[in-house]
Amino acid sequence: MHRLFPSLRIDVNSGLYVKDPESSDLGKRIVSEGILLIHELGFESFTFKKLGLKIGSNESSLYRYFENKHKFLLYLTSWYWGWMEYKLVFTTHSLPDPMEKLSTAIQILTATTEEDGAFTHVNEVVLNKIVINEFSKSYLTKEVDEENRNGYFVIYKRLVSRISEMIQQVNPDYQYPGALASTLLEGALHQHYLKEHFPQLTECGSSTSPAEYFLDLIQRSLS
Amino acid sequence: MHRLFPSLRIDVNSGLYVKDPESSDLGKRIVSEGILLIHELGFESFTFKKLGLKIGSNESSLYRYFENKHKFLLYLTSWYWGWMEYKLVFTTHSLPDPMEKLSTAIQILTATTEEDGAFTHVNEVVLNKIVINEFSKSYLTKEVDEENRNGYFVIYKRLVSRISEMIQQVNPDYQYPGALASTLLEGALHQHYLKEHFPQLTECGSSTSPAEYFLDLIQRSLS
DNA sequence: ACAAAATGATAGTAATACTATTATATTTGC
DNA sequence: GCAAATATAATAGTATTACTATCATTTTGT
Repeated sequence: MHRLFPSLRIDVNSGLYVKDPESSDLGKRIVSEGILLIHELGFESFTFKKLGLKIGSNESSLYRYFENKHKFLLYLTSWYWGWMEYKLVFTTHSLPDPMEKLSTAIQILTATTEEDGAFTHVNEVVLNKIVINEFSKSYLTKEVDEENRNGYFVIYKRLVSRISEMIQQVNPDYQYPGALASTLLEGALHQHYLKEHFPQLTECGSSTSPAEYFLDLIQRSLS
Repeated sequence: MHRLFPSLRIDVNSGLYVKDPESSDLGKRIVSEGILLIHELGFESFTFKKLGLKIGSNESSLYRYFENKHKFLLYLTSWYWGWMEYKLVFTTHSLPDPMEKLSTAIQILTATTEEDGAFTHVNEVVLNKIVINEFSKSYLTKEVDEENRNGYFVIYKRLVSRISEMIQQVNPDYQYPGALASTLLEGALHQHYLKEHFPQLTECGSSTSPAEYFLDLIQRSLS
């Protein structure tokens, strides 16, 4: 996929960074190594000091790119959803049949991320794992309403809207397209988490994928 | 409901506390006021020092009841799910029709909590709000597998199993009873969160409840 | 070559998340 | 009713976190 748009850039809300990390080598290293370190330590134990140490840079330098680790997480997850949106729009754009379009969308959104490499400094496979483990923490905060007003969640919201619209195209009479779309996005992350840590709670696992479950669920809901 | 079993006790895993908070006045105050303070400050800003101040007790005394605030959260959420399980089993026990049983279960699990007062020192309405906002943080950690092995999530898992079995009773051919049950429990919390903070992402709101959406979703899925 | 910008080094602060110790209440068992 | 046991309070102390501020050094663009 990366050969098609070599200069593609995902437009994350500029309030999420102090200085654009795409604008320098250090910024890119913060992002790429930050992804790996959050994955390794978990978000709670992750600190800028540790990241500075890992990339051989000074803690104070990292603060010139991101105000704090919460905004860093918002940046990474926004980037992830922007990347998903790009894949979704690109792949489904030319599909004429609404159900085929929606099915393709579900597959993209619920699949385990494979190597992509469109953005050399971002390891999308690890980023996907971070999103599964940490995305909820980015909005389950006391500051959510203000941050929402600041536009920090626009990409995610737009993505839910897109799915919602696809659902309406398939069945204009269905009463809960938004609820179903939001259940799909959030539920997909949840099923991936369960298959890793609570396998007894779901059929999703080695032989059945979250994609199959959600495809079935949505087909039944809209028929 | 509280008049039926005045001496009912919810059996939370004893590894979650150092000293049983039900065993003393101070313990009960830690729980009751702790619920209010977490709701007020959010889990990130909540500390034992602040709670000690609020209840006029010493920080060090709180540590004699709970190792840390993470275990305190696990205790509170376990208690909540135990309470939900009790309501669920009690209410659905005598229902002979599987679909009626499941529908009743869905209503209990997705409803907004109203005053109960079965347990005088626990404000279940506020606790329900805490669960919506903070439950995910209790398991989205690096320690989840060990804590799962310790049995800290048994009540929640048993609850998912119960729903899963109800689903199987309604439609034995349905392939994803566990996935659907876990989607329901987690999705219900999520829809409640969305209607509060991201109302544009869901139809659930003042005129439509999460209960209606999930009842419809599950009926469609199992027919 | 020079100024400006970026980065690094160091230091400092208030708060967090505890642990340890000792003192004072309170309860209970006889 | 009193001593012993238990519970709670008070105080102090530690390492870490999450920053901010200042100044030095390196890199860069023209």
